[in-house]
Amino acid sequence: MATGRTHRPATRSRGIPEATVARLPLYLRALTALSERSVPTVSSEELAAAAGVNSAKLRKDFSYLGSYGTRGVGYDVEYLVYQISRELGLTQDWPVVIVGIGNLGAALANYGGFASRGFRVAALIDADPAMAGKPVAGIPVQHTDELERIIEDNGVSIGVIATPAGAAQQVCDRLVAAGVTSILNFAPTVLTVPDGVDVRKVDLSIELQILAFHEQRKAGEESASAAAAAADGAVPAAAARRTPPAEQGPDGDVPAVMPA
Amino acid sequence: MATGRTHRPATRSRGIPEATVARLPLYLRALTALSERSVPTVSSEELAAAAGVNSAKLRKDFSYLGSYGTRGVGYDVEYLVYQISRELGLTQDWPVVIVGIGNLGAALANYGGFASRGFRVAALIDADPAMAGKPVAGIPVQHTDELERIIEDNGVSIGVIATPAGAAQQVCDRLVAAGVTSILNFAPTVLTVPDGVDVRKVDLSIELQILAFHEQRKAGEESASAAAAAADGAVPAAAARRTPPAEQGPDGDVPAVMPA
DNA sequence: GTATGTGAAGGATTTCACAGCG
DNA sequence: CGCTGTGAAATCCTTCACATAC
Repeated sequence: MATGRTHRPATRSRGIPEATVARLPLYLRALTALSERSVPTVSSEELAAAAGVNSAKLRKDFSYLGSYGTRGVGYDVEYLVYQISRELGLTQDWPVVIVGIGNLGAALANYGGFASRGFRVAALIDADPAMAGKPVAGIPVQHTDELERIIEDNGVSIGVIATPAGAAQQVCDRLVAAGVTSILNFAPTVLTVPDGVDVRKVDLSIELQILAFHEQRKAGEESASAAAAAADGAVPAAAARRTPPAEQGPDGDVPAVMPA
Repeated sequence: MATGRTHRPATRSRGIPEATVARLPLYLRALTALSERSVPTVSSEELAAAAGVNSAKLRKDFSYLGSYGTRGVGYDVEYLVYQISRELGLTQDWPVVIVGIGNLGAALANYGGFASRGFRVAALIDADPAMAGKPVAGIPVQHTDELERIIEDNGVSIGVIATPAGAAQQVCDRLVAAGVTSILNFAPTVLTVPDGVDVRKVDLSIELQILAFHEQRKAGEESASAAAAAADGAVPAAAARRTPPAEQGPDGDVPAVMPA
């Protein structure tokens, strides 16, 4: 069943590598902070430190966008903010719907990062009739029955799924059928979508499990290098040495955003 | 300041590549579902479909764990569940604390994925004195003052930060000083941590921005290939063709989990 | 002099394709 | 004969190191 299809390059988008795209938001955030402090220019070194990456990577990333820096000086903060925003498509306004207004959905609705730039919560949708009309984050919750109408009326192309796992695929199908082409999935399920629809997922338990793997490895090394310290129930001693920012979690993302 | 340090290989953990580690939880989830349906064995093809990856990748991933399959037959579901659980360190119990019990923190506390396997919410911590004692998800919230004591008493090595961005670094510092060596950060900030501490981050606005990038690109291609359709405010028409599972969001993670 | 921009080198990850075992 | 396990090829990503421009 089509596993060994010729398979398009999938990654790389009009020249900009996926790994770079995944870091642009980080740079943008650091730049926005600088902009608010009225800092006029930054060097790759400084900006890289603020974003938690190394400077060579940052320069390479920016080189895909064009030559926006000045040699011997650095980058103009405002100009870069604009260029990255434009590249990410944040100069336009993206209406998003959140489906599933439980604790998580409510948290997402209240999250300030939406309004920050480019995104607007167009509607909150929940299957529970008792929730209908109740305002969350100042927006009245609407019933799932309205889903298709809401999508179309608002021209929504990005949907956030925060439902229980069992409902996610069904919600996803309806979103896609109504015209949504990008989905952010918080439900712990693999979603099946048509060609041309992007899915990204955020999954607490996966992240925890990855941490547990490394945590276990640390414990193992401890008793290996330090010649079997206190046996099992040992409380890991806090390390002491400080170190500069350094890379972090799911940056170095190679998401394959599945243009399937 | 020390960006160009010699820098250890960073990735690859005792032979298992980071990219593989990031997928093990996906396989585990798919296998658990099969186990619950009492399916005795699966082929790499079937399991790959369920996990949303391709079968060659899955086989390669499993090859790092050892030879747990049977040629001509497939993999024993129960056995694989056990092996992956063990590899991920889920056969032991990891107490975690959640700091910042707002909407998001409450959502995380209520999330069933914790109890599922290996993780246990040892404590909920919040800076608001008014929250102290109030039960969330059946667990009483404790005040930040208690943080160090809680970490030590419970031997907590994994902390979840769900505070506002402004408080995250400070909370992080205290967690680390108290002995936490793995942090899952939901606050939109880059955390600075000492050597030996792992940080992973989950960031809604970054995910949305990545989706927006691809969404914008789709719109551009539309008017490029389909010879300039309706100009700007065009509501994207829903695609039609169905396709099999296919890769998804932040799987193909290359997280660099910063053993810094 | 200083910091960007970038070929080239070096790693890591994915995919191929098939040998080899049940 | 079917499906796993894996060298080898192909890709993608990161890092180096320096020419280049201000």
